[in-house]
Amino acid sequence: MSLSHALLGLLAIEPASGYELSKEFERDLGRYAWQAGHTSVYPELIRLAEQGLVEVTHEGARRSRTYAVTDKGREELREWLLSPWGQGVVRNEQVLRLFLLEALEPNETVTALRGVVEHAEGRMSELRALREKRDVEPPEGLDVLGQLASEYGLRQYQALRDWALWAIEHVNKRQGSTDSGSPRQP
Amino acid sequence: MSLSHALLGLLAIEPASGYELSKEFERDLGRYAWQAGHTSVYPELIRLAEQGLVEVTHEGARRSRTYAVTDKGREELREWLLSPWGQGVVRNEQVLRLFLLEALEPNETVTALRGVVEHAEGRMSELRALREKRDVEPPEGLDVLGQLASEYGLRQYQALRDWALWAIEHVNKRQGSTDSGSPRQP
DNA sequence: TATGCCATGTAAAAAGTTACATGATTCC
DNA sequence: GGAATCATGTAACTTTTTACATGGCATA
Repeated sequence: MSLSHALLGLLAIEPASGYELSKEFERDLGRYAWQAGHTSVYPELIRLAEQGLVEVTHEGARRSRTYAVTDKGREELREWLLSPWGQGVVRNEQVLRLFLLEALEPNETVTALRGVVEHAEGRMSELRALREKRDVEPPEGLDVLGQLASEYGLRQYQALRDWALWAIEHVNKRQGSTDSGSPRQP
Repeated sequence: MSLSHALLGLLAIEPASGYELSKEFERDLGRYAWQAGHTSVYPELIRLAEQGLVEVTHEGARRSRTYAVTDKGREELREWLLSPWGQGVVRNEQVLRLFLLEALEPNETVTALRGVVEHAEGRMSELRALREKRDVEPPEGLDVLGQLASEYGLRQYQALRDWALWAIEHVNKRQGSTDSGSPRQP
């Protein structure tokens, strides 16, 4: 199960509470890599602790418990990270939508693809803004993902936008000019 | 649930049997967008048929049943495809690994990133070869995904490769030269 | 006639989601 | 004192995976 590895990885980067880990799964990590709700995280932390892969290192205010990986956990994580690239779990609802867009009428496909372009560009400027802000106030807490993740996201959305633009051309070409909009705005 | 939409979408592109649909979930679709085993597909087709979203249009050899979307199913699909871009399910084991690479020692991180570059380049040439082959013998069967998907995949892997190269530089820079390999091979 | 792929399923177990629940601390 | 957020959990339900099972057709 990848949730356990995600937890081991996050805790290896920095010890954290279940609450903090859950937040991380809603931010960058959840957006690009792996989602998990707090109702999965807490029981899983308990299981990992039972297996000796993590341990509680600190109990703080509001009953909070800070976990850290043990040596055994770090070894397990290392093996997983260095294991050869197999097929792994892939599940992405938005990419699924992209792939099925062809089931629509061609002009609706193009409309949807234009939506993709806009969405991607919106996310790109968000990420750029975030990166600039990061240069001013350096990261804190469980934000170690920030630099690699935001760069990855930026390039990801760039590729998505370019692909969508290409796909619009492709669909139009295949179709003659059944297109609803104006062809190429200079 | 996205599995139902995936099935509606595939069947809207072209009627198919559960077997053919399952194969598609193991190819392009499973690699980039959504995985599903045949043990999920068959029961789901039955549920969709009960709801009147798909129907059996043909029974062929070896007890095979060809399904097609109904008008109701097509409408359901259309609504889903044209609905606004929300957060959707995201789960990608390999991307998760990328994000957690920092938990390794810096030189191991770089080693792993070099593996990513190689993997991405390998997949890219596979996809290019496939695309050239496609130009000779045109697609057949449930391969309508082929053109958009292979282009998407290509750009995806290109972005991944470029990101990994950038990340190697980034990690090295942050680290001084604790790197194990030779820096920049011309 | 045996091997391999086509083609479909069931049942149990594991994983993940949704709904519900509750106490602690801070900030207004 | 009340609202918001921190922080953790349980239980029921849904979805997915794993293991098992079986018959049909082609071809060597």
